[in-house]
Amino acid sequence: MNAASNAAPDAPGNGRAPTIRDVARVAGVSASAVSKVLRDAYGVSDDMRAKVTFAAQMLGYRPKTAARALRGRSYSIGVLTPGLGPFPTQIAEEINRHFAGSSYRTIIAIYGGDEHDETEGLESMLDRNVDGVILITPHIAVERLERFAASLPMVLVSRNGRGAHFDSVTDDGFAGAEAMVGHLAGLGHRRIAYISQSDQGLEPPYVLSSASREEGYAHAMADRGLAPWVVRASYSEDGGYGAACALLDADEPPTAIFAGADVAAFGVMRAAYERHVAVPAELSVAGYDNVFASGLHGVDLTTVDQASVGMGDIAARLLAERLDGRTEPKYEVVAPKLVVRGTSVPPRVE
Amino acid sequence: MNAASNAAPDAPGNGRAPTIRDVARVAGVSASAVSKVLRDAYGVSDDMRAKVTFAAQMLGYRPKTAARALRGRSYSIGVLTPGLGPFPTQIAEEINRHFAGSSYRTIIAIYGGDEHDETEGLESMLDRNVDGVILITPHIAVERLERFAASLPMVLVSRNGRGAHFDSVTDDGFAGAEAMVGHLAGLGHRRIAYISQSDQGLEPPYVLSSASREEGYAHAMADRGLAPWVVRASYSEDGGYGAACALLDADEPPTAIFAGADVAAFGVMRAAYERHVAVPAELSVAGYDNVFASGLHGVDLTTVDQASVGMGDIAARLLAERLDGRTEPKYEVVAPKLVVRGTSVPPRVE
DNA sequence: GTGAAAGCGCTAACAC
DNA sequence: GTGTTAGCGCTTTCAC
Repeated sequence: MNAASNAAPDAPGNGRAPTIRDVARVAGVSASAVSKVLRDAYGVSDDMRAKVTFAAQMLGYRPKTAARALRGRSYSIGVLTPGLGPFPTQIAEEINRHFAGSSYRTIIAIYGGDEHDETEGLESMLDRNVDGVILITPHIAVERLERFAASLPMVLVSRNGRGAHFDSVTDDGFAGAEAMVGHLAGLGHRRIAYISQSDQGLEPPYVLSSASREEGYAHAMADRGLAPWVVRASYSEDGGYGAACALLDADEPPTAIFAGADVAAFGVMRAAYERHVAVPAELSVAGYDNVFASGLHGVDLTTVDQASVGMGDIAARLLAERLDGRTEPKYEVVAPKLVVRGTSVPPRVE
Repeated sequence: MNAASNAAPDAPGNGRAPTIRDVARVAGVSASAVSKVLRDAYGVSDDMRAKVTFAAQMLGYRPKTAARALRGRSYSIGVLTPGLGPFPTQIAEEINRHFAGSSYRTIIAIYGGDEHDETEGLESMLDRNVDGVILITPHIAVERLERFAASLPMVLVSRNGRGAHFDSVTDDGFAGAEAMVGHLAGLGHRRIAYISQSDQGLEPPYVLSSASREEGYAHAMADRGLAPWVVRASYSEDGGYGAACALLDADEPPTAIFAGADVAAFGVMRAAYERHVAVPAELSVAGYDNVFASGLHGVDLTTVDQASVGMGDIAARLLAERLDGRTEPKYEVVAPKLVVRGTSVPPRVE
């Protein structure tokens, strides 16, 4: 038989799950002693530890999180994400991996898109007594975040601006977009359009990293004496498709389209294909995020990589530090890097 | 100002969060009365309901899940997934959407790959008192699943075999693979290789849907008098790449490669590209799952669609029924459908 | 170093 | 219909 060896026996024995009192009875000690051993609290003899550990093992005892949470910690950390797209998914997996070996468990909840929904998500994590929370691309106003963070360890991912009570980790969207414009302009493009997400209504400097990309684009264009050309769309395949259609129908269409997210760039490519505009010969396309699909042969999208630098690892480390008692805020900015692939080439001479 | 309107006021007032007793005091009633109103329990007057609702609203009261869980339900349902790949992600999002309007909250935990790790994940959900659990492609032995399911509403996704205490929803992997072989053979292919995942060690009929794909392939090949040609690899881009390399190095390489997962098919395409084997002219490629990237222009992979039929919705509905008291097991099998795209064409005449 | 007692916030009997 | 009481399983003073 190939049954996996596992410490706790399968059978709960009688009916209900064993409690700390059952362990205490078997070990011949008090319940509070068991509690102390289980939490590595100070002041237990080696003998006591051995007896309790043995009894717990024998009974297949597992502490109830709900009961612990009522007095102490829940040993759960919450990850809030607006969805399970490629970027948040990578972050979440890194966080999960980081805490996997610890006594904390990671629970992921999907909430977002707007402040109201995300606030509900955050409160629902609080209801569940999480010991800390990591928010991916949060749209919540900074004052409200500060209020929550005052009593709950919190780390933000992909949002700019230094917090008083929370930590942040974000990529330098401004620099990433600048680098892409530099690349495209260096190839000789002058009509470089940018597809941006609709305004999030967040007050500077606490904008999402994706918003600072637009600033980087505008700045880089102005630097080179080029006219910025921004069109707004949601960051989805359809959003990119619609924006590209509008762009390509212009009298003088752009020679390069830079989408603020890879997934929107995919829509751009579909629009170009349908209109018989050859990519990259007639139109260069670039994205941002370097999602898995972008690297696929056949897609081969020029983009900016922010995820692979391990923002999830950093976020997890920051939260772990807070769980250990740190209270001064930290703000970490990681450098994105340009990934030049096949969809960007010099424009055709006109 | 554009602050979102939200029911509960922001400020907790004084220090700690309001409890049911605070609400009771403000409303001028007893704590148990408040509890009843909050849970829509039987036997409360309209007047009482109004007073309590008002007081709760005013105080921004939110029930503590930990405390509720200690006595009754936790209003949390757990989703266990081996990772956040395209398929489980879609399932999880559907489940999340399904419960979003209810009083239940969905929490996702990543565990898996082997029985030991997944069992730990399942127990950790139990520790957290979830009211029900949905397991995506679980590798846990059926006896153990039954034992857990005896006291916890449980739904399995993508695993074959009817349970006594749990529900299942799975696609008909056998039929899906058969259909693909039919398509490929219909085009004229005779040397059709199949890339399968390593054996999971699960006892029939309780195998993962992906395992029944291999049976479907073998059956369909035999039906047509063709020799099955199976190579094992992990379902990843690298796994598919390695398997394809071995296949393409054969004296008489296959004219079509059918990978049991799209992501492996991507690796096949990379291997073909590196060896200057033209797809589809010299090699047809097919996958299974119809993930987002497969539909991208530039990838255009022929595949089998199982996810879009809403297995997540079905799983959520099944769990909701159990939460409402159903105990007879249900087993739902959804029909996969062939998606013919650009990577499959007739073989070159030899 | 160890145990007894109180209580976290809520729900579930049971009286009234 | 409403309030009182007890207690879920654990942690935490505080005696000893």
